Amino acid sequence: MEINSSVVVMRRLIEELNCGKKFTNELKDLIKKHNNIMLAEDLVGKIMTSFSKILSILSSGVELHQFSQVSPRDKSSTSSCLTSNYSIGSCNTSSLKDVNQERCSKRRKIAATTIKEVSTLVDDGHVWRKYGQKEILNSPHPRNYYRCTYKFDQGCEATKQVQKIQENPSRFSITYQGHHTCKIYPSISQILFESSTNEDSSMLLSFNSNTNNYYQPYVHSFHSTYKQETIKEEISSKIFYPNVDQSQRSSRSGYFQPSDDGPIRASLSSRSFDHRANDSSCTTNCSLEMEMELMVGSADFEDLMPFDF
DNA sequence: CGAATTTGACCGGA
DNA sequence: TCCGGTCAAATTCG
Repeated sequence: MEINSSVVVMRRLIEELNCGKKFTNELKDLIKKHNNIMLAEDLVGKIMTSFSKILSILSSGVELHQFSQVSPRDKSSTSSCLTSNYSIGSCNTSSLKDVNQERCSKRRKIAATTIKEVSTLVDDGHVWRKYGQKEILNSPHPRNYYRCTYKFDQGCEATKQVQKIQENPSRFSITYQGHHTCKIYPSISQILFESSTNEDSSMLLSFNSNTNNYYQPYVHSFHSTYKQETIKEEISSKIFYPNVDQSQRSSRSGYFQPSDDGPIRASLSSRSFDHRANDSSCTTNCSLEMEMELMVGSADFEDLMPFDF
């Protein structure tokens, strides 16, 4: 098959898979509205995970084909688009004349690359193992190399490189390479992180009160099921605790909706009534929307608490 | 004592 | 031959 047409086929495959992903998400919403079918939701979560993996593999494949069409003299200009301003090594500009040879190379294969700039190094939801540190030419700061802890257990090929930014040593440049294929429960910071890169990922947070006025959040998204304990610790106590008397609250719900460019939109709806008056007619509904900067990496939720009814 | 990190060696592309 | 990504033995940590 001609390389050009294979690229087209790849792109169509990716497009179709994205559609399937969207439809599955819609199906999940439908199930949620009509029945509380936990098993079905779990299944849908698995389907979505599979889609994500397939897309990841196919994306890498398209990149390989695209590179193989580039003449040597064009290589530098093409690769610069993918590697951004930060030098992340020569892997992306490496010759791909022999894919089999590349597979055996110690140099990294071409993979999806994401570069983030953060002010503090905090948990990004994955478990990393440091495997190297190198002094980089013309840079005062060494570069640290991390791989996914589950590389050997589960064959997860995700890696990241962390380096202080020369112009601003208080900040770090983090280069993520490859996608996680390991099966772990991501933390909420990872949920937020992935929201910035998946255009169709939206999540719904539901807060159901029990008799103790304790709100049990539950996250629905194509990422399957998250540890509710994590959600409780990382979101419920920090973001969705408006500055009101808890006795006046009966139920709340909220969602995050990533936008195309930058800030994610968070919405909180609250239905409250006054227990002391014991009068259901006093029930009020209020809702608000807010926009907040996605604080990738730093995830300082204290700064994301503008709720004040 | 097992897991994680450190660090010099090794490897391959440019 | 240089540079940077990875390996793996040694060391440290919990």
